[in-house]
Amino acid sequence: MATSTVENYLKHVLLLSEGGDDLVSMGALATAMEVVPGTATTMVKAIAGEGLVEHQPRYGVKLTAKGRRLALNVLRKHRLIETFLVNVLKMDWSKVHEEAEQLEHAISDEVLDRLDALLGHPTTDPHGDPIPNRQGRLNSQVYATLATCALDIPLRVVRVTEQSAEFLQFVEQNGLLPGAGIRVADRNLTAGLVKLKKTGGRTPIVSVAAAGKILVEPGK
Amino acid sequence: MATSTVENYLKHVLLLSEGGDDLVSMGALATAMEVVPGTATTMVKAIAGEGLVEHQPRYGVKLTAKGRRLALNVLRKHRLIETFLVNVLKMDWSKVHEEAEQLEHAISDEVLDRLDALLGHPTTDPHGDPIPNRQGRLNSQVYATLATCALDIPLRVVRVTEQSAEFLQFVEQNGLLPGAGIRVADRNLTAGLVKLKKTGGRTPIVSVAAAGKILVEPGK
DNA sequence: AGATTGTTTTTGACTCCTCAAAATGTTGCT
DNA sequence: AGCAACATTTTGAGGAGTCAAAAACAATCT
Ligand SMILES: [Mn+2]
Ligand SMILES: [Mn+2]
Ligand SMILES: [Mn+2]
Ligand SMILES: [Mn+2]
Repeated sequence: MATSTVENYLKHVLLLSEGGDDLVSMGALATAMEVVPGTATTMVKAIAGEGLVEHQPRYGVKLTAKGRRLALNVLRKHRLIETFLVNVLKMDWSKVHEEAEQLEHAISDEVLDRLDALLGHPTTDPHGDPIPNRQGRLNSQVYATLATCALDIPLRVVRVTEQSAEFLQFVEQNGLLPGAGIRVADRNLTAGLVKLKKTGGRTPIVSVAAAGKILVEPGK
Repeated sequence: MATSTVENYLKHVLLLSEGGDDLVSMGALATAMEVVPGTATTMVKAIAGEGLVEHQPRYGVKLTAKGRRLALNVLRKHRLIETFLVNVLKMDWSKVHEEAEQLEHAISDEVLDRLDALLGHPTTDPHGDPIPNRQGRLNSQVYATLATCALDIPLRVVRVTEQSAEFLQFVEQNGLLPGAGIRVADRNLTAGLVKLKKTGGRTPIVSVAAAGKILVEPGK
């Protein structure tokens, strides 16, 4: 059985290769894992020896089919646990990521299935992140962000792609939770600011950097 | 923060000193932890250095106040998680011990409190084991067992003191779950057998060894 | 008291994961 | 082509937890 360290490496390789399926660099992986680059190299060589990743020395790393299966199972656990903590235990959506980071390695597949049923087989977690299904199918739809979408058309927030508690609290304070209706009133790239208009009247202003982490779809 | 290995050592010292509060022997601790005796000695010296236990070389080990607080918190997590898995997720009572063995180290105090509230602040887990309260108070009442109680008086099963899945399934098959009404019809020490009589008619026969693990109180 | 038995401790070695710092390779720039 | 900047790998070391086997000790029996 893979240790929780190995599970974390695999999960981060998966997350870092979302979208483009090219190689993940050692530097990016080391940063994500919060270790020095040499440690990442050592571990990648070790898990490559177990057939979980393919290592192109000096260029990067990618998951094998076996590694991907494992990584998707960990990600499914993570996101279902987050959903449970918010929907059933009513925890703050800004704090569940840290919890799930631990629990994802402790929970069995049987408990996972029962949680999934209890929650009604959800397809996204509280942050709008898609939950891989039992078969390991991950719905990786590409969305526009508040930094790139067209101005003045009705939108709906579908996902927030950052897990830090501070950022999530900021998002909540400005009423930009997944599901919120919104439109972009103005965008000033030189000033780095995006002016929003909520259905209901509020007009929050966020930085372009923050706007790029809020994914939207055309909405009622 | 204590590692999960340390948490397990502390929990087992607590469990092995239930009742009498004298020293726990290295041999008993090593067996419980499923390590060789030398490993237990090494670990006990290490956690003694952190002020979690007091080590009487050559005689045994006992918890300090600090170690006891930690151990009780782990035990509380273990038993509340078991209760959650059975009462909410409807898992088999014979399988939840293994699950809780992992989850007890991954769950935060905040999730613990919310689980406790969701479950309605239970005082015992599915096996009848008492759940320490938030203040670390553990109700260690001493009960009679089916191997020692008086014959032919009405009894109620209150606790089963063994966690192996096989034994718990055996108990369930014979309708001896906590709460079951029962009386001892006959006890033959030489043959090592105990004949029971259930309210409802069934008359299961169990070994004296098994009977000693089923705790009862005088009951309707 | 002396010998035997069983328990505990010590010692040396190993796995897993990590870091610091030096060595090496790659890329882009002049 | 030569050099600088940056990323990656290698090397040596250490902490946590474990085992096997030898040494030390305690308890018990003659
Ligand atoms: Mn998360
Ligand atoms: Mn999430
Ligand atoms: Mn248990
Ligand atoms: Mn229990």
